[in-house]
Amino acid sequence: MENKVTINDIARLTGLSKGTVDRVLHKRGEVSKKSYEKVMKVIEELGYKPNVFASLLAGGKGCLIAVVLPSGEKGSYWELAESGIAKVGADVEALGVRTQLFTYDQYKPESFHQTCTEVLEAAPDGVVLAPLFKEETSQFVLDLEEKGIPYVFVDSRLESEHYLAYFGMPMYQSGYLCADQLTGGFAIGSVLIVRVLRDKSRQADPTKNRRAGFIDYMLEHSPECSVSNIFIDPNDPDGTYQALDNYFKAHPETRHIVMFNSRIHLLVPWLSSHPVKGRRVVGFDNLPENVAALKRGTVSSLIAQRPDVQVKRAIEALAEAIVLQKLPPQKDSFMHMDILTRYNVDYY
Amino acid sequence: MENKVTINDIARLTGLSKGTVDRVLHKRGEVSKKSYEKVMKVIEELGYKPNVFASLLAGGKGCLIAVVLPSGEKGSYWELAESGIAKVGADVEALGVRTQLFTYDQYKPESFHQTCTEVLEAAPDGVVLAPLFKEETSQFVLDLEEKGIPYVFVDSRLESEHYLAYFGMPMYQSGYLCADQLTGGFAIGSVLIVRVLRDKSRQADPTKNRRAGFIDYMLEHSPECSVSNIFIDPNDPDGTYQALDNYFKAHPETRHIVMFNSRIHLLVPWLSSHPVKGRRVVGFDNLPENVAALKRGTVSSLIAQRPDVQVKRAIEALAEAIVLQKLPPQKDSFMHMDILTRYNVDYY
DNA sequence: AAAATTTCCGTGCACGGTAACGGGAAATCA
DNA sequence: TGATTTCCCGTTACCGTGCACGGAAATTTT
Repeated sequence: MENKVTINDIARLTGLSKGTVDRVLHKRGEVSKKSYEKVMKVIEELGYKPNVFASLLAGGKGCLIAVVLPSGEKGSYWELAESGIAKVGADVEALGVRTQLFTYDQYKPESFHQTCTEVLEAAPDGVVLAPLFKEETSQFVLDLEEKGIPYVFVDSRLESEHYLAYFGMPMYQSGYLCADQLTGGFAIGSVLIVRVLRDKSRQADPTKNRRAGFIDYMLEHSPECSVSNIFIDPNDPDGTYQALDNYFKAHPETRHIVMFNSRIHLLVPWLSSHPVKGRRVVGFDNLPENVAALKRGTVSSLIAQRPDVQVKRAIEALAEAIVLQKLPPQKDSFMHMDILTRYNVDYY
Repeated sequence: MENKVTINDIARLTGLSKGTVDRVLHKRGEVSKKSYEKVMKVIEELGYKPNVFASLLAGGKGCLIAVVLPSGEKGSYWELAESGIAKVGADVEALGVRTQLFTYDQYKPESFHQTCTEVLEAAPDGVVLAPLFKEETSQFVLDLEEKGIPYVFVDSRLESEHYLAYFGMPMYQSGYLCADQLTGGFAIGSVLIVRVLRDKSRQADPTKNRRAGFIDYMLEHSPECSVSNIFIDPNDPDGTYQALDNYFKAHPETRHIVMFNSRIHLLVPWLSSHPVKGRRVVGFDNLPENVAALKRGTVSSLIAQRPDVQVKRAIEALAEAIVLQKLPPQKDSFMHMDILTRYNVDYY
């Protein structure tokens, strides 16, 4: 079609055989320096691009992409991310891409380490990685680079590495947007932030920047607003409800509530049994339970980043890079913040 | 890899040759009824799927997808849609898919008709179609069906046809959502709808349902709200500003403004020179000018459907259907309503 | 019954690339 | 100088399909 130049053309023009050309294309040696350069020159001039079909047909192997995620419990954020693997387009699957999931315990750095060695043993052609532990990830990434395995970050990323691309949400801005959704742009008097207790694992609080963005918005738009925090234990519903009761007994004037992680659904039973007119409740991520609460009106709006789509797009970008040698246009601009309300969530 | 069964296997099992098998696969006759059935039976049993690579390699032709859109002026909605063609993934392009754009004058049914005949002459393997004229589209679609050319609707669709898929926005619900964005969920006193004058062309008002959804929301949530309409001529800026001046002189209490098409940007100069605190302005579609106004704060929020993405996904769905024989999972559920504010538009 | 068609089917090459195999020439060694 | 090794490179057999070509068998025509 468009790309008429084949490996045979190059062979003819260089006076060599296609076997030799193939050897330089795959850098598998046994080629004299002179021949190597001659071939490279012609390839450059003609803009030769290998035919993917022929290559896949002959090679047959296809490629393997490892997806490394925290293990996702039922209904959790990471389960949603996991589901993205099943959603990769038929077109990239047709390109011979297989994909394998590796999970780790998000609270145990050593589990992550263990998983990383498993990944390296599987010798994938590319890795999609949701990193939680900075130090361990740095090491893993070095191993990957050494082996020349490209990798894509999902959800969060390390700053200064040579990753191929990053699919995630800008945390600070998402907090800012969240505040805008909560207030509707008008000044409010007070707001309650509900946070979860964190045991001191080695991972930093992933919602820290989001909270910062929220606070900054409030300072700019509602400087006199009082912002309170309470902490709950995700595994203790009764304690959670108790904490809410206590807070609102002491601060009956507060109405709006926000959570910066995906667990707003933990508050739903309490919210349902304590309805307040004009209360706005804003959370993050389109977990099934969150969406259900949104539809019922218990939650006002969700800021979603669709981890499933992120994983899907990460795999696709990686596949294009590996199979087609097409680099993604930008490294970091694949970031979404979608506003969900009960009126558009059905079409999401 | 996974699909080990080849055309040769079938040939061997049926005692025929691969030439014959190929003939039944492509229905090009010259096969006895007995052989035909024998082959079909084995194909069924083994679940034979042709190897896309080999097929593309041997056939070479690839496929042609025609994209039929209204011609888009600079900065218009349809120009945005057009840009989606350039955004189709490298993976589907690698599948040998070429794409050709056909445009028509959105105000002239005969122009559409003319374009349709051109499309038929080009003999594409699939058609992406943004239909505006109901009658002419019905006829065109019949022609396509007769030739067995699959087609996908974009932006709007005909109700009862055998289209492969539809990518668009649910109009009624978008109006409903729009009202929710405008009011923030609270009752308001009055709102101004700005509409464009329509010459009596054969196409119906495409925003009619959207307006209906808006009105219904207002009736339910702000029953006492007064809703006014004014009409402007898109080609007459001064007249537009004059109309706005007149209206607001007579109704100084009205603050919020909404438009149901993509032309909210027409009001921007007037809005900028007549700032009102607490005024909410809501429009549709992420045209560059609209987005710019959103960033400056002149427009409060936009409901966007990303026509470019719709076209892109339509092409991809069609390509998968043609090349890989994979039907899209659902016909109609590819509909988006994205809420854009100045705080998330940068990451859109 | 022989000739002329028609129907049906097998053979073989092409598509572009991969990789094993083997061999000629140069370099090293005996 | 002859034998052996090393370095390069050409040859060749695929990968799974598409399709043109030609021929055998079945059918019709004279």
